[in-house]
Amino acid sequence: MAADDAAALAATFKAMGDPTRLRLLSMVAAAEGGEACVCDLNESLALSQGTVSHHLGLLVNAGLLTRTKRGVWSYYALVPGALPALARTLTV
Amino acid sequence: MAADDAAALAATFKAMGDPTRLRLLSMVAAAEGGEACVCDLNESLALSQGTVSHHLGLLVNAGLLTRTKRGVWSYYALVPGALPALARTLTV
DNA sequence: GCCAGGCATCGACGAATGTCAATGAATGGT
DNA sequence: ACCATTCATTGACATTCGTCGATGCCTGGC
Repeated sequence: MAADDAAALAATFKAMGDPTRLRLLSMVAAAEGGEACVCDLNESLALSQGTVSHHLGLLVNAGLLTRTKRGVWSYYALVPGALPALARTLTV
Repeated sequence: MAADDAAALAATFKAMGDPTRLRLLSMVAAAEGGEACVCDLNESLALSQGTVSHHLGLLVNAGLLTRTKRGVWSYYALVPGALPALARTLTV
């Protein structure tokens, strides 16, 4: 594996290497309509609102979530195909 | 996803969230016989021997590699089924 | 126009991480 | 018996990370 590919792939895995972010991904995936707002996610996590927003920002930056702002609320959803593509890199 | 499951899964992903460790996994997987010794791995990585050994120890601790000592050499090999099991967690 | 609510951002702090040089432990050859 | 080789471990250091509190920015309603 080339150094560049390793760095890019490692960035994605690093984004998933945190329990809070894995739970956020799981909650977004399980949400009705495939999207959830921070107000819902924040209640279930015993973390400050700023911290949850920070983690969600990292997941968006890693290409795993999308952020859609409607009115006052921000809705997060899975990037279609991102997780399957990641799974494919593990089953060469 | 429960907090405990998230913590366990995150530990595995965190172990893969480093370019050096991804390259080590790749090199071990591509090695003939499915195993490689530190002396081989060390040459291709422009890192000190101690650092490579440290990363390999982390991968063993994460349940991704096994370590077999034969004579003076330590041979590392993939844990059978570990990566496919990880891939399965991504394609629920 | 003002105010309340939902989020993102900033500054700060302790904890964890990646790296190296140096040392230690074990093995094989001379 | 001695030495060279292979690898793990230790101590140290700079950097990054996760978290919080506080603040700032929009949006929608009064």
